[in-house]
Amino acid sequence: MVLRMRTKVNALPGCPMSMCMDLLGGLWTPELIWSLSDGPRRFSELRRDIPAISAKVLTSRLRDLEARGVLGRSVLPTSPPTVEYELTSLGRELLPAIRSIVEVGSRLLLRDRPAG
Amino acid sequence: MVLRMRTKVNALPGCPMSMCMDLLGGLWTPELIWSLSDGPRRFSELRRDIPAISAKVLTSRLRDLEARGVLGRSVLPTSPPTVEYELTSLGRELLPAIRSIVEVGSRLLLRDRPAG
DNA sequence: CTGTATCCCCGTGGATACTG
DNA sequence: CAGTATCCACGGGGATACAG
Repeated sequence: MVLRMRTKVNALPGCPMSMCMDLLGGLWTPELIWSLSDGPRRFSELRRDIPAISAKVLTSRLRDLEARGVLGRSVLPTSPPTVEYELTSLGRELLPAIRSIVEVGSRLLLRDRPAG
Repeated sequence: MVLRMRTKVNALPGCPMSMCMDLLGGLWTPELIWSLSDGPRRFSELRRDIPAISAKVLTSRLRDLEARGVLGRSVLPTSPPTVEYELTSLGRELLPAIRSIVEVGSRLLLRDRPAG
């Protein structure tokens, strides 16, 4: 049921396209950022948003995007621990690109199934 | 000198995002489509546009995108053979997403180097 | 709940040599 | 010019088990 498509994107370093694709290019990265666009979300919520993602990859993406300044991580002093992730202003700058991708995809869906 | 960044993108099948990312997600795919946005280009021109791409991968992308209806291939009856690739209407529908990616990337570049 | 550590698979791309 | 064929290495991701 899970589509295991593997793709890779690349771009010349220092050019506009790679600036953006370097941030969006990881497995599940666009979905992850998209899930955070509505506001802060917790680890387990993200897993539910994207059921096909493994804990390992989710952690990996989260750490990576945090290191790149795309999202912030805050640990709430509860028991058991609660961790919230939310987009930074840098992360929010990526949303127009993702939105455009979704829009184009929607148009392609209509194209494929004009009557469906 | 060549950046060998490897990334993978994924998306749930049948959703708008994957409709678009399935088409953009391959290594060098956005650059390739972007190179074709100005008009038809030949194999060797594409290699010059994207020096870091290998012939194998370029061929692979070209065949794949042709099969998906993103671009068309025409062999001109010259000697030696001339082959031209150009975006189809489907391929042109992807351009807004790529343009948005480039715009966001440009903004990120300015953000990183506000003074140049 | 929020992760980390380990092992292993295998897809994907590079290099090289060759072809019509 | 425009590819194809072959071999190989790499490294990312899945599964599983474990931890604070």
